[in-house]
Amino acid sequence: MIFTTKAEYGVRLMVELGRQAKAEGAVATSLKAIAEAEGLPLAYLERIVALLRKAGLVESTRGAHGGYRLARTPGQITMDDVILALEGAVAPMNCFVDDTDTSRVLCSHEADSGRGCATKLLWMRVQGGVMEKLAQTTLAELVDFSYREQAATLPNDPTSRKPMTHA
Amino acid sequence: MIFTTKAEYGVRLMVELGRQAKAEGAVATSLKAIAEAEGLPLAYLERIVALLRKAGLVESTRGAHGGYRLARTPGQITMDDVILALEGAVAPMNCFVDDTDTSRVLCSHEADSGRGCATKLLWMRVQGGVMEKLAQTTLAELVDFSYREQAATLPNDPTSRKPMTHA
DNA sequence: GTTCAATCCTACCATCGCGGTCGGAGATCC
DNA sequence: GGATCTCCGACCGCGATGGTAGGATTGAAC
Repeated sequence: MIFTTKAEYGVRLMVELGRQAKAEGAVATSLKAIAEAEGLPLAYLERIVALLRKAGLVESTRGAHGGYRLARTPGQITMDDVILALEGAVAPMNCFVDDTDTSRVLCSHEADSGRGCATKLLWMRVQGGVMEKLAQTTLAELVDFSYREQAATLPNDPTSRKPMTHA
Repeated sequence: MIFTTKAEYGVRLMVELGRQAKAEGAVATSLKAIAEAEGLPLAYLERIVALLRKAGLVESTRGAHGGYRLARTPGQITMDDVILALEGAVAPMNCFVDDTDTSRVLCSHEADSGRGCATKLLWMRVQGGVMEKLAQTTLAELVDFSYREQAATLPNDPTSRKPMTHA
């Protein structure tokens, strides 16, 4: 598994905020509303949104009628920033700590075995592939995609579609 | 973390077999020798190599002087096969089970919330990026890379290399 | 100014997969 | 027969993940 549910829930939360941004301008959306709409645990979402706020991706207003809104427009938010805020560095492997100061990727096994880390090349390529895709994808794309998905699945699926009118 | 140590150890094991293939022709290499050379636990390697054998990537001969060798030449082995054998399907997310029979990627949250899975687009792109890089990389490249790394890290001390004594 | 709704923050906890071990049974060569 | 070596299944500690509990703080509405 590449990502944990932190990424899943966090991205989903960002998409929801992106929807709200388009719909209601500058009004803040409460976490409770998002949690109910997406069927996610509120308390857990609180911790996740804190990561996004610290990264400057969302802004918050406290108190009654408070909530969260995007700090930038969805088109200006790329997913590498989002994932980085949520998951920390995206590394293919534990030993793959990219040391920014030394700019050397060193593997713990490198010291043990006499030979260099044979897998380093592969992990670097994979990581590059992931980061590339993340950087290419904007939140706006995901928001649009969520509308299209909704339109595509709703009409032809009368069986299991629950309306989001919980509570 | 994208991959577990199964992938790390497994790839490393394949590289080692690739080295031996170039060096000694058709002689089988014992796991013990590889475990010692790479500083990896033998018992754990046994379970890992079993995955590679079941996938038809390595062949084994039992009994004394037995061991493992590559089923194909390093140039014919791409890393997507290797990783697939080791880790199972490379999925970005738990809910991302690509149903081969329905060929539909469905997310458990999709049923709950009225809307489609907003993150599906992102995960598909990321997975595509990973698989692309894996498929582009051959074992031969990693073997070559390991030689270059070895030469780079130990320029003037070829004797410190732990010889792979066949015990 | 009380109340209520919301963000914020810290601590806590259970489950589960990962990494690793152990013991033993079957091959095979000397 | 003994020495290796592959094979297989069971077992296990640990840490991260996912989730919960409780409360402090802020601010709008009444």
